[in-house]
Amino acid sequence: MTATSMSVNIVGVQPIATIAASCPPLLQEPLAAAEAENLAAALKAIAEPARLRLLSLIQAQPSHEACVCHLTEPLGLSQPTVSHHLKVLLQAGLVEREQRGNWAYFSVCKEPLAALREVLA
Amino acid sequence: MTATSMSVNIVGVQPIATIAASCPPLLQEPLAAAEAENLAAALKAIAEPARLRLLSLIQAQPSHEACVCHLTEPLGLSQPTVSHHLKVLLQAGLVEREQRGNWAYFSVCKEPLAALREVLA
DNA sequence: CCAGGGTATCGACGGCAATCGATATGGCTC
DNA sequence: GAGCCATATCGATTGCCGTCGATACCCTGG
Repeated sequence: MTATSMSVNIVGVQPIATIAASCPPLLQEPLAAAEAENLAAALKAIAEPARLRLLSLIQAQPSHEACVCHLTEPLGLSQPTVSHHLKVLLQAGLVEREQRGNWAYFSVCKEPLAALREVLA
Repeated sequence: MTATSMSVNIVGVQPIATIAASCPPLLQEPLAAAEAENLAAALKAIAEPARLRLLSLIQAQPSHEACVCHLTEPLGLSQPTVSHHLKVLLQAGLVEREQRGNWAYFSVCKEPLAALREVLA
């Protein structure tokens, strides 16, 4: 794999917790241009129907975790598409990934969501 | 076709407060497809650097309001672009518009932001 | 009225992102 | 090692959105 093809899609993706921690509450003081871009990138990670449903579906499991094969059918999306969205959520720090055998189990991280809530204050 | 697909297209301009009120907290129960689309549309309204800065800049004014001509220069964007973003925020219910003479004064609505925060719980 | 300034809309362009099929990668079982 | 299953990546396509210049709209003052 070449570094170029990898880095293209990763541009602008930082863990949400980091971004939110570096931003003042939205209505407290004017956002700088760089802060606004980071915060917007963080919000874009969840501003997508499939990713919202992924977070919701994973958390709704009895064990609060799910593997890809359990998520494609309820979402009505192909396996590559689900994998793509999970990668975006993973890079944003919104989910954790744990490999167990052939299966990759994803679980929701609640802290970044709480951080985002605070920035919207 | 018909009113159904029409109303779907209008979903994107639905006030955030309405959308958030019709959604359960994200991690409480699985989001239906329609709920996820509505919520994503609401989040997209603020998942944009220029619009975040607009909210922040307007609120930062001493009178908590600003007209377009005061916003183009600090944002470094053209007047049509600023007007476009303000329209998006207006349709999302995130700002109010009051015409006074030649000038249109915009102010931030805090309730929709609070509603969004709750849905992220 | 008419002129001028503030704001909104239009049309076009460019870039990004969501989606899929095909395929590669990784890990288990026999 | 061979075959298989779950997942990740690749390449291509498509639709959406942010941006701008040009222009239309609206209000006020003369």
